[in-house]
Amino acid sequence: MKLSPAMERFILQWGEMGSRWGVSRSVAQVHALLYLAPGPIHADEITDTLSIARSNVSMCLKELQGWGLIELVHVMGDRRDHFVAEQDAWNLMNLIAEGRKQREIDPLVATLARCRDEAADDKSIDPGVAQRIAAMHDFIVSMSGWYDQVKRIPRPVLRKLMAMGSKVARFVK
Amino acid sequence: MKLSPAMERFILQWGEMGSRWGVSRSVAQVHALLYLAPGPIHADEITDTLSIARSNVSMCLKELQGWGLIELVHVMGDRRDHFVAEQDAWNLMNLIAEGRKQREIDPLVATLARCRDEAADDKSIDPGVAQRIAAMHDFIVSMSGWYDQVKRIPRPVLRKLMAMGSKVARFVK
DNA sequence: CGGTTCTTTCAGTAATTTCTGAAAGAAATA
DNA sequence: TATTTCTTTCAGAAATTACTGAAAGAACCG
Repeated sequence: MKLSPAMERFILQWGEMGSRWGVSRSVAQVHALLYLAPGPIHADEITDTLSIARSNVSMCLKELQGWGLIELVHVMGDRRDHFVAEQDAWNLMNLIAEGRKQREIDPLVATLARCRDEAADDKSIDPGVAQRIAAMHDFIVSMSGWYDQVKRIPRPVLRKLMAMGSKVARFVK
Repeated sequence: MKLSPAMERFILQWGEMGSRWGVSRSVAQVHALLYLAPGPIHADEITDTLSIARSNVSMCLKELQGWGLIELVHVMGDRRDHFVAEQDAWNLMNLIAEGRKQREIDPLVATLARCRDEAADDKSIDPGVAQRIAAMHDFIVSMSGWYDQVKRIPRPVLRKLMAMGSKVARFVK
């Protein structure tokens, strides 16, 4: 695919962003390309467009499928696998948030709970230390629970709540 | 400092978490140690406790100061610099969010705006592509603006709002 | 079935990031 | 001012992560 300057800049920036957040640059670039692409594209086209190895494209596609960010589709009369990306930014964010929560936050919470329990049992530990471990655990559990609640709010309602910004504070006294 | 098993586990896990989110493992470990520490500690103590090079500790401390996560303090009768970490998890999250917004989100938005304008001027670009670039830009601007609003809500109010979870949706009709 | 097309795996290489140790710098002390 | 103590810098080493190319695997086709 021929990339216009705007598309190229978008893809490079998306790759850069990914690598700052712990996602490999090429995974993020493949994702950006699929997000922008006007229709389903196949692996060889990604290889040519981004100048990365075919095998690497295969790995990136697999990872993106694992996150639910892209979907494998078939194009009539073409035997090759094609891919399309989730086009809605809000869904995109949810998928990423959900994935990171499951892969990173949930195990973190489990370990923190274990630390907290170990600290509680350990007579030699400073009480303040035990208290801080518990505080961090509780904070993350509370953020995590809040997210679980919020993600169930219907999209239009959420949009309105967001548009209210800090005005939601009015409803608390 | 002698680390109890709970502290050690906490620090290792924190380091692991950091490295998954684009923060170097030792920066995150130093932060965890300072978060747990019952009082101000100096660089040599960090070196000994975490078994990393003195010079590396110096770099990590500098970075953490840059994020506002730790503070340099002095201990009476000791010429060495000592450090303490922000102890409140909520403040911690704000500092991280603020830092990442400034360093990563704001430049991202600037680039996306540029892509959007380039795409708008480019006659040869697919209209759908231009539209998706704009949509992503707008989404991130809107999330970012929401964050700017929310961070101004007083802590106790925010706590109540969070405790309400999805019940905040009631206020929208 | 043999041939063709497309996809995946994986060992090795390349690139990047992180960390170290030596040396210089800075600040206090005598 | 010389000496000691503490901190920082930075070039290179080490470790980690990402990527490639060759080969195997899978699916289809005639």
